[in-house]
Amino acid sequence: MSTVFKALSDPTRRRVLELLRQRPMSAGELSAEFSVSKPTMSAHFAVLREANLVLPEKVGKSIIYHLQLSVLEEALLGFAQVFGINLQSGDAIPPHGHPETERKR
Amino acid sequence: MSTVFKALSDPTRRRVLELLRQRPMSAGELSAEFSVSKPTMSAHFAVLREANLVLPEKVGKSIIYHLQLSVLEEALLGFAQVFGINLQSGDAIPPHGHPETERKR
DNA sequence: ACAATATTTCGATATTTAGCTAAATATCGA
DNA sequence: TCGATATTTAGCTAAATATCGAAATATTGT
Repeated sequence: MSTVFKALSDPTRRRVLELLRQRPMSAGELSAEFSVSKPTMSAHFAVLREANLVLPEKVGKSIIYHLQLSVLEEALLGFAQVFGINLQSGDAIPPHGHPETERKR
Repeated sequence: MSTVFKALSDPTRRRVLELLRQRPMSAGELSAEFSVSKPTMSAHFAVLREANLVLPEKVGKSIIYHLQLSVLEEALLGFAQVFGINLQSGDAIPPHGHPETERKR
């Protein structure tokens, strides 16, 4: 859980996930989208791998990264449910209701 | 966005939010639930305030923290929607569909 | 085997973060 | 105003993170 949120806390890594949503891409392809060095990107990939948000596939000289959408989904789902957040309606189940501020019905 | 995920990346802070889901609580009350010093907790509160995930209310000697569920909700909602994640059904809209792995229909 | 390509690992540095104790600030009640 | 209580700020250390250039590793094509 912490590893997923830690991974998501960096804008570069969030953007990587967003790019991978469109199609799997190699490390080099992804690196080309950013203005940081390849070793730095490699470190970001390692964080994403650690959180199981991406899966590397060796293809020839390249490593193709695949988004693991289900992992992202389950992390968000699990967390949101603790807070009664329903991301469909955009509404949360009221926590408990403060008697003082509760509306009459 | 980054500030929210950064705030959520620490287990102590996630637990604070979870406690505040039940009812607003003072800094001292919250601190009592954890085995770290009060100044350390104060720093965690500052991170949560910075992300607007909690709102401080001065009441006498105490500061009562209120969960800003709507902020958490909108951050999660906004992020999930980029990925087509519907946290209700727990299912995502397929990103694009790999021809090779796509099932016949 | 060699050269080229793709990616990661290594080693260094700079920044950030989490944690502590001690001190400062603010508020209340006597 | 004084003393007690609640919280934050200041100053610090240790650990984690982000970044780089250079070197190492793996793979392909000649």
